[in-house]
Amino acid sequence: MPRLKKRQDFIRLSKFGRKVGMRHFVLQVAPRPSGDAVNSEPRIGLTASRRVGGAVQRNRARRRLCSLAEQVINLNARPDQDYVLIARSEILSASFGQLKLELERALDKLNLRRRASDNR
RNA sequence: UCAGAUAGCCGGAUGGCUGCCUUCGUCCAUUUUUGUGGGUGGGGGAGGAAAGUCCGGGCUCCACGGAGACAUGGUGCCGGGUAACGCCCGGCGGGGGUGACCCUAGGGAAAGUGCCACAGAGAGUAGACCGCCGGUGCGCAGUUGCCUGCCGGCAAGGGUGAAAGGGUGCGGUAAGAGCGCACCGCGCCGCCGGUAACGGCGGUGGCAUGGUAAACCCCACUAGGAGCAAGACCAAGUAGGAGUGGCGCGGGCUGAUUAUGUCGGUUCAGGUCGGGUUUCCGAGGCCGCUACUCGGGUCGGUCGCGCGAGGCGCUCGGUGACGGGCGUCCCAGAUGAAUGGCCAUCCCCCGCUCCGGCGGGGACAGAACCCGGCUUAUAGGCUAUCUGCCGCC
RNA sequence: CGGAGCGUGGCGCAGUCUGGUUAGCGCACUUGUCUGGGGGACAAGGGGUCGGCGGUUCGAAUCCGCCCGCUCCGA
Repeated sequence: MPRLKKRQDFIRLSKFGRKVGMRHFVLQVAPRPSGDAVNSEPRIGLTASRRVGGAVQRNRARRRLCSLAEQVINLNARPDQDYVLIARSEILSASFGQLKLELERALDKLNLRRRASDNR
């Protein structure tokens, strides 16, 4: 699962991407620019700002998002898109199953679930 | 028992499935090798504070002749420990507590300067408001008196203040005062104990020396500056520049030397401006080298980067901090930044309870070059030693 | 990660060091007057744990130490 690492990428997602806010996080999605190499996997970026809490809380929020993306986006989302997950402070008190359901609902809202025709 | 004091320690445990970082091995593909990609197996993977960045070092670069001085900053009872420290240990002085014990920036104020508001008579070469005492004048009363003025003495009492120029008591005196005496405090001298800070004893002085140095300052000791985003290298790529300073300037012949190079000698020629009778001197330009500054580009990778003032155990020396010896172990290394997610059992805490259980929760907090400290945050628990007024057995 | 700087009424700032003893200025706020009313002007007034805790001192916004928050800079 490739990660987004450049500041440029995050700015592009927040400027031109589609956005859906949930109770525990915010999901941003944008199609991959044509210049970049086209992989078969979706690319993920993670953000946990200081609004989430101290270093321990930010680290934990980022790890849970990472695990979440691995289990939901990597398997069920369209692979030709870039995704950014932004943590909110409520993520620390939620259960993992709850978060999984919420992320699937967010993908449905943006109509990005991997269709049967893609899922060979 | 209860209450408390000190010192030290722990910081949930075990297992399963599945991920991430790193390291070692192995297999396959590719490759001239280093390597790159994929698979597979083993090892390791946050803290006592990793935090704040308040001190001290290592390391790196810059500056600098050695050394010293000045300025500025820091530290500040004594002795010891340490690589070093503003840290630690032991002791001393002062303060607090019934006690175990705790707190303590604690050099110098007779080297000098400054400050001490308001209040108050007087705030640092003391002072005289009320007052006390003596003398004297006037008045009243009429004789141990009262009122008031003047002259002189005094600092005990009142009052002001944070602080009033030793304290308490006795003597003394017109009233008083270290004026005298005793004790305490203070200064000086001597002796004794102690490495020392300091303590004890004796003598003596007769009060002189208010506070403030986290005010300037003096004394002693101690510090060059910046920081791993330090610094070094590789790849890619832009400009191939601008300014300032310094040095040198072309050709021929000849000598030295292994030398196309370098050095010495000699000769000829020369363009712009100014000076000069000439040799020539000065300035400017061009070119080359060099130093600094500015401008431009990159913002990828590798190293630095973890065997260390290292951890653990035993032992010896020391009251202790700590030091010596022996044995043993290798124990995080990320860079949009790994150390995770889920489940089960046990442990602890809270709530409910039909006493079978059920539900919720797990302190403070996350390495980023590395060590030694300090400070701050921290649920709950464990161990050892010691103390006690009141209370209970 | 490292290095600097700043916290004073509602807002923006002085005062802080050399030099300790009164917390001040502008805008805003309240009341009153001028105006038929508004705006504006004038006059009066209220409002500050000086970021927090501790220490030095007779006395701390100021001096010293430790915390908290914010801002800026560094390949």
